[in-house]
Amino acid sequence: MSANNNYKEISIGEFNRSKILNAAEKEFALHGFKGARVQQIADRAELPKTNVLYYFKSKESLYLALLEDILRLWNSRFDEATVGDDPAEVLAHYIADKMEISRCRPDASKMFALEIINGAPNLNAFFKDQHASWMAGRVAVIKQWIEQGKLVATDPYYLLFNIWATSQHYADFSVQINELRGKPMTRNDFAEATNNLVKLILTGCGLSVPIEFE
Amino acid sequence: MSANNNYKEISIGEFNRSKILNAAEKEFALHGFKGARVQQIADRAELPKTNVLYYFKSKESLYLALLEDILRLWNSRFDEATVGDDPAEVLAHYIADKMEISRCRPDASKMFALEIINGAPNLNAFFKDQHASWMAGRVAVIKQWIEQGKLVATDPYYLLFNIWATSQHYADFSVQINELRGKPMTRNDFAEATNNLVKLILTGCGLSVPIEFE
DNA sequence: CAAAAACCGGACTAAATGGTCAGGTTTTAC
DNA sequence: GTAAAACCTGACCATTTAGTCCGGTTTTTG
Repeated sequence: MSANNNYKEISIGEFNRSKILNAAEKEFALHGFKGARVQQIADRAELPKTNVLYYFKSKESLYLALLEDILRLWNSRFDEATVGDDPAEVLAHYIADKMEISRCRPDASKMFALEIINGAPNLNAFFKDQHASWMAGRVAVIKQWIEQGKLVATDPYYLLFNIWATSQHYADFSVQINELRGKPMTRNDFAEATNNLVKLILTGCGLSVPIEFE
Repeated sequence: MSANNNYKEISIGEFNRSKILNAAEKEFALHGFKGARVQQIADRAELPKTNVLYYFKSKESLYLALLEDILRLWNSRFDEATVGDDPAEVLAHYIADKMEISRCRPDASKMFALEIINGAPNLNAFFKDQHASWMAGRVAVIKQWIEQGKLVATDPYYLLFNIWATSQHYADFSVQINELRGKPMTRNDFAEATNNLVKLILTGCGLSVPIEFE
């Protein structure tokens, strides 16, 4: 087997590393950093524990590798929005992006939630600064929208918090949601919940809902 | 000292039990069941570890005692609302009640969140049934409101999920919120956030906001 | 094909952890 | 005042845990 065959070449190392990352995401999402067990990560990855520690030198470095991956998920089109854009379009797509993460990467969302609930001990100063300046930029744009009368006066912080809260809830609290609904959320249910949420937030902000979310 | 003095009589046992429960709530809220350490609970309560295990026979029984307490917090006036009530009033107060819990009992909220994220392994069938039937009742009332035209057509499940998500977010994600706002939420900030949230949700449902939340 | 690099995994270790025990002191009840 | 009940805690134990070690096998590279 060499590089020029039909299937994407993937080394044993890459393959195992990815099995470990997947297993670890699940375990950390269930039990948090302190509660997760290396042995259980190994079991879930179907590898001996020593092998996990061969690829990642410690439980902590495995956790940090995952966390870094997850933070990249947060990027979205909203990052580059400016006052010239249509707030209804931008916010609707931002909400939809967030819902899509909850649907496709619920464990990533849960892991992040646990990290925050834990007091964010592994989010370093660099990330916090970056996050804070992202926030400042987004808040500024929202304020400009309000000044231009494109948006009803509302606190930009609370608006963003509410968007995060509702969209992430579908991942973090999926167990409760499924229990109460009596059935798991399908792709269609997610589409419905997304439209519902877009409508709630946009209407709540005095915006009209883009047709694609009706 | 006897029962007839000025200060409320409280036995050593009651006093220590409560110190332990407070300390444990904090630790479980930070690290979840598996991640929390009995020694750290003891340290936080300023008692030797053996003393903690004197009052609660195991880490698990301490956890369960707390969880039971916390589930009682969920009771609210909304539980008894009927189709005859005004949805705007009822929902606004329900949201305000939830926000009040996030302000006063953030660790209880976090502990519950961790339990759910963990897959709710300690919520027994009895509680789940009770919760499901509460939900069914509330969904029915909301549907009646919609039928009577008191409320715009919306999915009652998603509506409740959104209320929980947003209100609990202020407790569960307080670390992120404080980091981004640059300062902790004061009582006044909570009042503001509550009014903001009531406005968002009620407006989103086509209801007008009761004056007390303006 | 040969050497180097990458990979594998059983046996082990040191530390941490939940929990027990037993002998004490303090508080309560009569 | 005294006996019972409640409370306290240092010493200890069995188990679990993250992480190491090291002799092997497999894969890659030239």
